[in-house]
Amino acid sequence: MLMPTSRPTGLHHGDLRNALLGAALELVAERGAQGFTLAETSRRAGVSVAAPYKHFADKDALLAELARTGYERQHDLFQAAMSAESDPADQLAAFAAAYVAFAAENKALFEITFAAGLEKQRYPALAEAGDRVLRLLRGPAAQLTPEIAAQDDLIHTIGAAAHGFAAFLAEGIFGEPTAALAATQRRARDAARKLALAH
Amino acid sequence: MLMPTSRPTGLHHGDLRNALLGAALELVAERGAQGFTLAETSRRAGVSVAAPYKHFADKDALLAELARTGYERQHDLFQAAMSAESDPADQLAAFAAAYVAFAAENKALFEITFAAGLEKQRYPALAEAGDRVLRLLRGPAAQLTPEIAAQDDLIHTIGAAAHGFAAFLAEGIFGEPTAALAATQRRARDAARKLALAH
DNA sequence: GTCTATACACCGATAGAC
DNA sequence: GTCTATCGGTGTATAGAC
Repeated sequence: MLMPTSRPTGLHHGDLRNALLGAALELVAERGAQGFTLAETSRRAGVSVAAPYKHFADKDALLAELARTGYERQHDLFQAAMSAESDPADQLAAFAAAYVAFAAENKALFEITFAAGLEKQRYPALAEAGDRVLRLLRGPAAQLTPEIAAQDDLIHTIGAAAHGFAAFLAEGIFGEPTAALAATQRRARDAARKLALAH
Repeated sequence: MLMPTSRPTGLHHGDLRNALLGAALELVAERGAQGFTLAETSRRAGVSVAAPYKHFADKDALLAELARTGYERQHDLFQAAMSAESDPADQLAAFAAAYVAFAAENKALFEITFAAGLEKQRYPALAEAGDRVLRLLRGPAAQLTPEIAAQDDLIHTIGAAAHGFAAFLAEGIFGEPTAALAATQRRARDAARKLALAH
């Protein structure tokens, strides 16, 4: 039977929204968060510069959505890593190691979630997703110390230490990131355990 | 005797180079490193957009010079903070606290030194200034452990922890930076001491 | 939902006058 | 050493056709 091989009503496939998110992530991976532009993203997705505005309010909205998925991925990865341990200090150590791995293996998402400079108050879903990640540390912290203030202190300390290792690794201070990943994870794990036990 | 009150040979005073550096720093403080432009910097310094090119090869060269002075300031501040302590673990703790203070009190410089995304190999003086800061930790580390590898490990661990606290503070994760500075310094100091003693 | 076309603004960098 | 003038490029966002 006769069938048009394609309907040129639009030049694009079914899910431009996701295609744009993917192209944007690639772009950030290549040029950094600051090199991200909607125009170049459109080009890479094979559409006009006007098309994205049917899916995102503006440039920042696309970036915020990317950051939100980044936090969700973090949440799932960290939760999985922590659930493999039973001792609370080991759980915090597993979190630190997983945080470092995320930074090395998802450099673009790591950069967006932390350093995209977007106003989280404008994107409640984003703020909530970020809080959810930090809340993962509450359980182990509560097992290690009864007072809320001390728990917050421990959570912040573990988070900061993990972030420091991740940032140094991503920045190349420890050498080529993929090569230095394992050693950096070991260090982060050790540091987190020491900080947890000496609370 | 007759003397012209000023020679309008150029519309600017004696030290445009420094005026440009100051204006650029202000601009970064207001709009972030990614909001820095040479054109706006020129406007703030009261000169044409062409003038800066007599003092800096290009946009990145100005930024690199700013980063270099940032590392120098860090070096002096950290050295002073550490010299006030005699115990090596206390020196490392003092470093961490001073690093946090630098981030809070020189947000623009902190951002430029760490996240400006400039290729340090293109600016040897910049790379050297950065290394000099890290080298400050060598002395105390050597007093705490004899093996070079363990010293490196300790230096990196202390540096990462300090950076994590500083980054979280600057990012507003602990609340308003100036308000949270003292508490964050306390935490960073504690964490550094624990990590140093449990090496 | 996507395109074409466009308005508008800004930037980096250079040429040539003084 | 600074200015004026300018080129070439890129970006955000919108209007209106289909």
